[in-house]
Amino acid sequence: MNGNSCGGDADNFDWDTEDELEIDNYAISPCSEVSLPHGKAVLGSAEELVAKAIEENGQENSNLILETLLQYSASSLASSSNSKLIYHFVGMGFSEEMVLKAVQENGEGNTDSILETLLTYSALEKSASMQQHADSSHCSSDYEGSFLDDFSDIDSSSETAETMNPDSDEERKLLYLTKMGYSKAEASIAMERCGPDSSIAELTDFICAAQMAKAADALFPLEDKKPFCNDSNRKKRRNLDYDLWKRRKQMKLEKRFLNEVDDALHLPNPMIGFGVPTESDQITQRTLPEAATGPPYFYYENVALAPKGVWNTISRFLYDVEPEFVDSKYFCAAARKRGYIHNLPIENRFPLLPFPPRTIHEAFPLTRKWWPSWDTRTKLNCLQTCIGSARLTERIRKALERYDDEPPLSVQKFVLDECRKWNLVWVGRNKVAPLEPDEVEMLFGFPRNHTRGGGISRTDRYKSLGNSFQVDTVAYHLSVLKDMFPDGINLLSLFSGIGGAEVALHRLGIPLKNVVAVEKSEVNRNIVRSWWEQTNQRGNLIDIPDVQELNGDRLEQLMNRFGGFDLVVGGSPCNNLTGSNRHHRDGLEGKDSSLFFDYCRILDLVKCITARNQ
DNA sequence: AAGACTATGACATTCCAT
DNA sequence: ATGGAATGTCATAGTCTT
Repeated sequence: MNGNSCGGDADNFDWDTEDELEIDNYAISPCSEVSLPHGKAVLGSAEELVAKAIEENGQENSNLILETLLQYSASSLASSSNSKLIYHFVGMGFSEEMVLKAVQENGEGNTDSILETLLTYSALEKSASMQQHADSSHCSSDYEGSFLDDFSDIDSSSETAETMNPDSDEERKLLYLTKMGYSKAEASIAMERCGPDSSIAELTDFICAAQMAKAADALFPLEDKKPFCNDSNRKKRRNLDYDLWKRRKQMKLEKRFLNEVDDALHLPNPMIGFGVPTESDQITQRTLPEAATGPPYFYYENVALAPKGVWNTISRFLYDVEPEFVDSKYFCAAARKRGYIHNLPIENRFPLLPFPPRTIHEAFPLTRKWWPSWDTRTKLNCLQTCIGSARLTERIRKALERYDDEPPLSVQKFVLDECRKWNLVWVGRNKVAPLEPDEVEMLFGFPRNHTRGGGISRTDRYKSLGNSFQVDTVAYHLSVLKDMFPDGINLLSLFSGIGGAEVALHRLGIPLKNVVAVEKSEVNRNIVRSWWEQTNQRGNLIDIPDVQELNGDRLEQLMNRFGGFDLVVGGSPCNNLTGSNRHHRDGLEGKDSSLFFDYCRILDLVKCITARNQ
């Protein structure tokens, strides 16, 4: 990467095609047998690209949206030859005729301007057809009809655009929008929501986004949850995927409409969820929403301190179950603030024994000798995927060596800040050090050397551990299963990592009958496989590298073989949610964290198949 | 080529004095 | 209540070393 790539030089950015793939998953892949995209279905996919771009950039910035679309186009073209050019654009939903014309105008080389031309064409076409529509009948179309449904308080009575006197800026815009073919009601709403200073581009963006959300509704009206469980054909499953996509879209829009008033969720203090073994405050009763009740039981985990609104979204997708926020500092010597959404009973939980060490001194007795009195830490902070550098510990040593006795407060503060930031412990006079991987294993409740050997680098050990569950915490929540499943359970473990859930269940003494573990990293799969063999498990361990592989067919096949899953566990990637990520803290829509929606998809499927088989 | 190493903020929440 | 300071965060990208 060149050194001056900061600022607006986005052209050098290596655009990943993930986003496009993601759209495919929601819109196209369910009917992936189709060899050539035709007609309406494909038109939808072009709209979805636009919707996706709007989602990424916000409706306010039409330039950015266009840029994103160009990037999509560029990235998907990157590896294709010119002969695929036409196919590519036809695949995006433009008519062949239109594409040929655009290619002719711009030349084959310039895909950016081809796309731009195409977008112009279709915008013109769209506004022409909408004009027709507006002229004929106003409220009969699905688009407008349902669009208005949400704003029935808006006066949509008279069509006064022609007689209006465009004195004010506002009236001028209104007139302009109605001339473009939008209804007066749509235009008024958009202007109200986007504010008085909004540009025409922003206003049209807004209206388009609202229309698309409604279009999805019109295409796939909400069915009862049950019907698509009745038969398992592809069409139904496709609806499920669409449903999911649509729900996401609506969430986004709703959020905008409600002006982000959904901050009702705040983290509890102390962060003990429904209760921890060491504190007296306990909640033993809760009522789950009906849609949330099992089978199967499910257990979802992610970072507590996610960007605003993320936990509301997660909760809503998981049947409106209230998250349980727990800090693992109540279970071990390191903090770990996490949110858990599950439908498990919360009575009669019990902890793993023996209790793990709960202070730094208990966990690392040898450090006590060197621990200065002015370092008052008793718990470590959250263990992450990276460790403090040798240069830092050297700086600390040099800063301290200059003083025979206690260093001045300013030096103490510097040292303490760094120790807290990097979880350093005292291993000698003036000498601090990061934790060793096996020390992290111990703090997290894994067996010693769980991640060691077998071709795993030290860096990878830290990384895998840093992304894992704290076993004692999770085991406490899962402990209620022990009496329910004395003969063992069938577990579906998504994003299983180094097997935190499996280890927790094993340590609880719950036999593992069949475990399907989905984990992308080969290193992690090896760790779990190796643990499985070392602990002489009697059951079957099936590992799957990619969540995408777990479609309805595969699930059905697996579930028929085992008789269904009793528990679905998953902690989806947090790297786009955590504050430690300086680069891509994109929220739930981020490249990795959006895999949360795969958790939902798969859980929904398991629920449906389970219900049908009963 | 793989692994080790290092520098790199932003942001939400909590704390605390006013 | 409120505003500013303090605190803390399942990370990434570039570079160096082996």
